[in-house]
Amino acid sequence: MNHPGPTRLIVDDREWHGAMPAALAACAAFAVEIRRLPVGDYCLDDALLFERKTLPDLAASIADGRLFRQSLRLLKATLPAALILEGSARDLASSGMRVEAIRGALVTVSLFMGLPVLRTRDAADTLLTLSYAAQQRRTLANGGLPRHAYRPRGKAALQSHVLQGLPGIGPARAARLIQRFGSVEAATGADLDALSEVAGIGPVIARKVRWAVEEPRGIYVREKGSNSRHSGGPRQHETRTIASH
Amino acid sequence: MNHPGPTRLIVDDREWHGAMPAALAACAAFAVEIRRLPVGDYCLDDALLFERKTLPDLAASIADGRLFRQSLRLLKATLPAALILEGSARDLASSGMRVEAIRGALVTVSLFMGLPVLRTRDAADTLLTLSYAAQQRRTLANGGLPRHAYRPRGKAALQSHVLQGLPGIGPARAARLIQRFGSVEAATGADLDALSEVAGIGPVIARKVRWAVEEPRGIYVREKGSNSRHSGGPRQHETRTIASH
DNA sequence: TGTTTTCGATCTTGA
DNA sequence: TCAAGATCGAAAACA
Repeated sequence: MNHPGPTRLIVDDREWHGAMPAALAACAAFAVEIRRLPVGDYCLDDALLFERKTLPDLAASIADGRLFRQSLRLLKATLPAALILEGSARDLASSGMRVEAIRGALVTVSLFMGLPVLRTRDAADTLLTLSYAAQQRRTLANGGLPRHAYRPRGKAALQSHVLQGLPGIGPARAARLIQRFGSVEAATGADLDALSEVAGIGPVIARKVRWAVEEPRGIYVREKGSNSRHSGGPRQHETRTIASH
Repeated sequence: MNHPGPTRLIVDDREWHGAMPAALAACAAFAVEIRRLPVGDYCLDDALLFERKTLPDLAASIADGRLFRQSLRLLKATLPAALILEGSARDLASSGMRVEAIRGALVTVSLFMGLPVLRTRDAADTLLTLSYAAQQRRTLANGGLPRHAYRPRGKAALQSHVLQGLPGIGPARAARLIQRFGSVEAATGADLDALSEVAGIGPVIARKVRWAVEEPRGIYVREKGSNSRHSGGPRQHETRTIASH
C-alpha cells in the first residue's frame, strides 16, 4: 500500500544529532517523525530501512566487529534494508584505519551478505538519496514499472542460518539447499532422493538430515509422497552419535 | 567449485583493453584466462561474476537503458554477481550527465534490484577488490555466515536447535513447536493458524516464522489496513507479497 | 497489564 | 591477543 502525501520518514532518536537535524529542516520532502527504531536509523514509508554511517563510524564498527552484527540485524528485518555510507575517504585520515580494511569489509557486507551499500557525500546528500529511494519505491509498488526479480536479500542469509542447524550442514551446503529448493520449508520437506541430488550432499548426509527433520516415532515409516525405499537399513536410533561433519 | 592454488580469473575478451591488461600484468594474484563470457566481464573461480563499468560507461548505459537490462542478466545468472563502478565523480564532467541521474540509477540497481555495487578508484583498485572477493569467497565457502560450531547431540536437542534458528524462536518456543508438531518438517510446514495455536506463539511470531520459511520472492509492501500507529510495536509490519513474475 | 521469552551487549575465561 | 561461552539486562510479544 502507498501512503498518500509526503514521504514519511522515521528517524531514530539516537540519530538525531550532528548535521542531520539542520539538513532535515532544510528539506521539505519528508514528514519527519523522531522515534526509537528497533533496528536501523531511518525508515521510509514503513517500507525501507536504512542504516547511516559516516566513514569514521564505519571504521569503528569494523574495528570492534559491530558492523557484522549490525548488518545481520538489518538483513533479518523483514523490510528491505540498505547501508548508507556518508563522507569521503579523506574523513578516514584520523581514524588510523587502513583503507584496505574498509574495502574488505564492504566487499563482505555488500557482496557476501547482500546488504546494499550506497555512498553519499554529506547529510544533505544522504537525504537526497533517501528521497530518491522513497520515490522509486512508490513507483515500483504501484506497478508503474515492470517489477523485476527483487530478492529480499537478507532472507537467504537467514534461511541459510536456519538450515545450518542441521547435522552435516554448514554454510556451503545450506546455500545450495536454498538454491535448489527455494525455501526452508521445501528443504526440510525434501525426501532422501531429492536431497542427494544436491551437489555436496550424498546419501550419508541426506540421511542425517532426514533423521533430524523427521518425526521421532520411526519404526513404521510413513513417508509422504515418496515411494522410494526407506533408508535401506534400520532406522537410526536416537542414541546414535551424529558426527558434526 | 573450489579451486586449489591461485585465483582463477576469466576476463571477457571485449574487456581486454584500456588500463586493464597492464594492471593485470602488474598483479600476480590471478591466473588469468581471456575468453568470451556469456554474461559479465570477470569471473572469479567460476563462482563470482562481475560487471565492470567506468563512470562514463555507466552514464552511457543509463542514457540508453542498457544498464537495466544488463543488471537483470547478471541477476539471472546462476552465479552471484556484482557491479563494479570504477572512477570518481570527476570523470563524469564531460559526459553531460547529471550526478542525480547516476544516483537514482544506483539506488534502483542496488536497492531495488538487489545487485551489489562496489566502487573502486581505478583499474588497479578494481583488481584489488576482485582479489579480496576471491579470498573471502574461499573463506566463507560461498555460503554466508557460519552458525555455531557447536551442535547438540541427541535428536530432541538437535531439533530444538534447528528451530532456534528461526526469528523469535528460542529454546522455550522451539520445545513447544516440537511438542505440538512432532518434527522439524511439520513445524516448518505449518501455516499461520497452526503456529498461532501453540502456546507462546502469537500472530507476530507466527508471521515472522512463516516469512523466514517461505520462498523469497517478491517486493514487500506494507498492507493497506494497518493505518494505526505501531508505536512500540514490532517493526514487522503486515506485509503482502507482490508477485514478481 | 503482567509475565514469559528472546535478543543484544558486556564481561569473562581459556586457548 | 583473540575467540568462544556464559551472564545480564532490556525490550518485545503473548495471554
